[in-house]
Amino acid sequence: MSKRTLINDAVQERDFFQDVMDVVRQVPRGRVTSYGAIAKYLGAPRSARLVGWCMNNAHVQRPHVPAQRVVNSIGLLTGKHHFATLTAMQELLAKEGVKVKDDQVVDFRNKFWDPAVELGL
DNA sequence: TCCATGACGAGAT
DNA sequence: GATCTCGCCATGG
Repeated sequence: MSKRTLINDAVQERDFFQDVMDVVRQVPRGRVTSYGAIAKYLGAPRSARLVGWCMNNAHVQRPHVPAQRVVNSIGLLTGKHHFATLTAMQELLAKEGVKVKDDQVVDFRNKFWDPAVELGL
């Protein structure tokens, strides 16, 4: 982090970072969402990449953030390299009832959870 | 300041 | 579908 930390920056009325964490925490077990969906829900449809950047700090958040439920737009577990082990993300999902094959969520479109729809926009 | 990089996405071919 | 390219925003050298 730098002097202008995102986590404690109170300048913004509601941190984009905190918003991301909140949305991710609301993803129900057995469901997954995408970086782009979160970005869109927060009013920054072109900032999916920023959401991914925020996730770099997800693992140190309290309470815990279920980062394993966030994948890219086609259901690929692109963030698994940031977990303790390469299989941690997949195992966590499997434990919640989300099957993963070749780093890809099985039946992704059916398990997709869109905050803009589920939480209302 | 400029440039490369990154848990991304959408559109074009 | 598979690839490529470009736009996105923040960070670090």
